[in-house]
Amino acid sequence: MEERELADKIAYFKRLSTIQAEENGDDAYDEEEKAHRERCKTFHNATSTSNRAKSPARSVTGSQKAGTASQPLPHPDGSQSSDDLEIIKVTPLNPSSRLGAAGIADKTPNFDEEIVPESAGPDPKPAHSFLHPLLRPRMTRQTSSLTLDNSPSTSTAKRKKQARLKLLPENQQVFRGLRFYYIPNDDANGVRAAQITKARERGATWVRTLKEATHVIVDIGLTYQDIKSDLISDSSSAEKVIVNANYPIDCGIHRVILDPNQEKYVRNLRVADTPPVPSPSSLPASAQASNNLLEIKGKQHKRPRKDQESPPRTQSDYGEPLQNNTQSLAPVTTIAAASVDDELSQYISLVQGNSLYLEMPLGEEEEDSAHSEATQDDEAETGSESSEDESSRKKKRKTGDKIQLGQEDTTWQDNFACMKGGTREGTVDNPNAATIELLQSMVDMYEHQDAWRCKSYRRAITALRQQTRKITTAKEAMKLPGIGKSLAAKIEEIAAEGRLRKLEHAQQRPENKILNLFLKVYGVGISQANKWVSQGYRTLEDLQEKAKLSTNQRIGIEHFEDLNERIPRWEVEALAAVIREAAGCIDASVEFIIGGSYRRGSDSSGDIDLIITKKGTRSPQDLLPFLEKLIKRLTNDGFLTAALASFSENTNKGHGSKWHGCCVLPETAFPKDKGKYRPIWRRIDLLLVPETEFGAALIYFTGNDIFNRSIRLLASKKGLRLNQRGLFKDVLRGKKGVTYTEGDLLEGRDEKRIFELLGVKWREPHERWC
DNA sequence: TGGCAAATACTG
DNA sequence: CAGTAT
DNA sequence: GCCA
Repeated sequence: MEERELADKIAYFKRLSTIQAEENGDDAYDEEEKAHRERCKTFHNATSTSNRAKSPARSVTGSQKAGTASQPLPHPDGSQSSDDLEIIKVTPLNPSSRLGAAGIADKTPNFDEEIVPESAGPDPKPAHSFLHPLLRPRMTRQTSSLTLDNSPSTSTAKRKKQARLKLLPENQQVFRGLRFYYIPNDDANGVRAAQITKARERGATWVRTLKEATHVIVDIGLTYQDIKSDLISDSSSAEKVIVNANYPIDCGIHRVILDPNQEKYVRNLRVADTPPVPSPSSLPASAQASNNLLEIKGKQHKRPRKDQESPPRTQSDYGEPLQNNTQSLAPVTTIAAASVDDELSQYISLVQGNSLYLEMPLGEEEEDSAHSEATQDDEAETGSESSEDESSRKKKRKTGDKIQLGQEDTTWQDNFACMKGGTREGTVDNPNAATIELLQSMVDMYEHQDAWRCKSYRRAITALRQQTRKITTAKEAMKLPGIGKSLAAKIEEIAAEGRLRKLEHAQQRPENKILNLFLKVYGVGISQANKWVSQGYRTLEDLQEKAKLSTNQRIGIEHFEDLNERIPRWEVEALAAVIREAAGCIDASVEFIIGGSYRRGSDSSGDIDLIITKKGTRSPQDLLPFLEKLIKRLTNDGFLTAALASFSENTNKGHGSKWHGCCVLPETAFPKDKGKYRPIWRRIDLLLVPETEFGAALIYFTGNDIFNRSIRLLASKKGLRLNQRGLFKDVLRGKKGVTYTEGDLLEGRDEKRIFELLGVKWREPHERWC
């Protein structure tokens, strides 16, 4: 995104270190501290972008997904349908995908005689007459043993080493006694297969006919239209619980039967519901709504969204199911919808490294949450334009906080604590503030050097921040999630001595300072910086004179100070206005949205992310000619001062085009009330986004990082995939392992729709500071 | 001991 | 392809 | 760095 998070510090740092790198070490350090302190308040949750090796991670993910999808369930060595055959062929070749699949379905890939002879609920009377002959014996066996096989097709197959269903511990079998019918009702799709397995592990029975079912689980993305025909075939369907696939997932996550009537589970699945089809001819209204500022060209298309938030009632009426009565079926308590509604928050906590189980004095916790609540309100006050759902949601949160989930105690009090990238402080009054600060310094030091270590420190900081008492001993510290031996010792040291020797030592070392200096040059990463340090270069001047630099690095050094300075909000706007004006002369129908921290409401940004889009575009390429013209023009104007990364027709296959460079605000655009004009080079990214991907891109380029990771994680937990192009229903790799679909696009153009499909409530951009 | 988010794009 | 960036 |  942007977030040259060290920016503030850098501002100080650079001035000193550039000139007096080695002497005055102490002073420099003090400055640094001061700056850091500043920054701490500003962004107390720095986002770090770690450039680690991507391939390993990627492959893991890939295999996991593939695994989930393809093989866990049907694993017959038998030979019924061609479908099975295909699947089987792949499986043995790909051990990693086995693991992955198991990992998703459950962490313990336990096979073989693992059958738990569960004795659960009512026996579904299989309607044998409806079944394919092959299935019958199977069904019979299943019903008697109550351990259903996952796949009809495996029925007659005598598997030698078949991954059998392993039921979870009883207390997790929230679906016990329930009978699920899926639409579509097969496990051909790996994601669904995994979902089915999961549901079964939690006690559900997968039934073949609608008739037997207590619950109808509809694939994400399907609407009432799609399922209508299935439903009318069974007269009793009106009494069944009809929910989308998010429902069992959420129940699983929370280990409790949730209210199935929540809007997010039934959206578009009821007769009255009209599937929200984002009008292809207009940009999503949500985009407009959230970018009120950039409307240079009138609001050409204003489509009042009626469907973007559920009517207030649906959120709170969990007491009175409209459709039928789940409670009677459910052996488990139904809990208030509100308590789990902010599911995304939980994922954020997760990604931040906080466990969902948090030990903490209860009374104080309330204070805490009340406090953060207040913060949130403040923010919402100023920054939000949507009114009613906003406030109703907040109310819900309030009540939600008190509710205890089974054994899980949700802790989202901190989720909004770190708003506004500029001003508010969240750490000041914290008893562990001092500790946090020193640890934060450690983070700063390791940044770019050891991303994982950084992450650990950050996680520790988050944990500390949530405490209401000062942690003084290692023993105490160790109890916190994410704090191990080493960190605990450091925490104790800080508490006892008020300082951290290791930190001071490291900070004193000139190589470190130099390294960190070099790392702040655009285009320089850890690798290059290390080389230079070991080659004996000590200052930026050294580099300029002696080192061999890439073009970008040269720019990075020449404009070191400018590029490391933060951009005040007004200037971001002014810069964007310049571009808009130029663009208006080229193609007036192109639209611009400023993303990044700006969109989240920050007072200042590290760079400018300008999303460029236009109605009717289906690929970034559609915008390329425009961008070329625009760039040429702006370059001639002297507005764009450097190109750091542009596009080259050839390299650029497939999607996504962007342009990275620098710009300066022309004096003519400089507001007089801002003092004296001084041209400062700014980093700017121009991002081409077709209308069809606009919503996904908006999410991606709005961030912040943690938020993005959380929401993507959430997506993947639901068997979906979210990236900058859209939300996809995951599909696995096909036969040869090579052919793999990337999944069906569920939604790409409408930001809010993506939230909906994910089953999480909408968050305004300014609520995405995590 | 390996893993920790992930996907893309550009440079050299 | 490695490195860097977003 | 932590954790499984």
